[in-house]
Amino acid sequence: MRIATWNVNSIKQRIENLVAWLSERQPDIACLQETKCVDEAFPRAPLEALGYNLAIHGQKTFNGVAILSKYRFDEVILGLPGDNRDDHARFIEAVISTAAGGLRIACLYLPNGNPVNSDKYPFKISWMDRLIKYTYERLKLEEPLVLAGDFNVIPAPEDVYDPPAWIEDALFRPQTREKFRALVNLGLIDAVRATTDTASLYTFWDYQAGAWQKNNGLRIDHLLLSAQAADRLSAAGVDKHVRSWEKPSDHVPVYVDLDIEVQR
DNA sequence: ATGGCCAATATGATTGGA
Repeated sequence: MRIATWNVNSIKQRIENLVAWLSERQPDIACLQETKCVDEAFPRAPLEALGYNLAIHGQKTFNGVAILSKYRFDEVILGLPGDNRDDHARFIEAVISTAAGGLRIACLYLPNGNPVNSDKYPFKISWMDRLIKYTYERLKLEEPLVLAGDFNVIPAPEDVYDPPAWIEDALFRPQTREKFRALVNLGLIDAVRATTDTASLYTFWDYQAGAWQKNNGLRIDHLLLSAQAADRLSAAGVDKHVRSWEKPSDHVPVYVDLDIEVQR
């Protein structure tokens, strides 16, 4: 079972690259963020042609998340609980039946939070608090759980090309990393970090200032696994080469392989 | 963290992104 996450930065602009990458990497489940597309306009056909079921939660202009799955969804839940005033399409959750019981996938697009002196930063922090509470509740189920997405969090200095330059940024400032640690410390494993200690495994390079050419990247897209999922972790990786394709997203896909059989 | 971008909107300018 291969599970991947990719912030595509517009599903309409990225559909050709997405189809090419799905054909190449062959994920069973792919979590997408920043689809920037209302559900009625989502390009379903080319993805269904590859054999994927779709769970989508979009909105006009911004945000938008989706889960593609080769397996049938038992359940799909839209939105992160905890704030009725939050109308951003940033969270979608799906359950799939496996031989080991329910496999739960949460696809998330955590708020950026910049600039930090605006109301965007408290929104990010409260969103992280809600994610912590959600995860705390879900972990009680003691099932394989994967939190997959664009967390907009640089977990550690080795995950950014120039740590001092980023210390005040919403993605890296101490309070942000503290919240991320609180999340992970509930009992989650960072799949990429569990399989390698290589620095500079970036998942994002800004379109600006020649960031890609200079390898000025960030590691902000993550797959966090519950113990029941981590016990079955066999591999993790970052598809860096996708950033060099024509018309790239500024993020690249990240994936994990779990030894989980699915009931057809 | 900026020299340099990209996407969405009815836009020829602004907002959001990271």
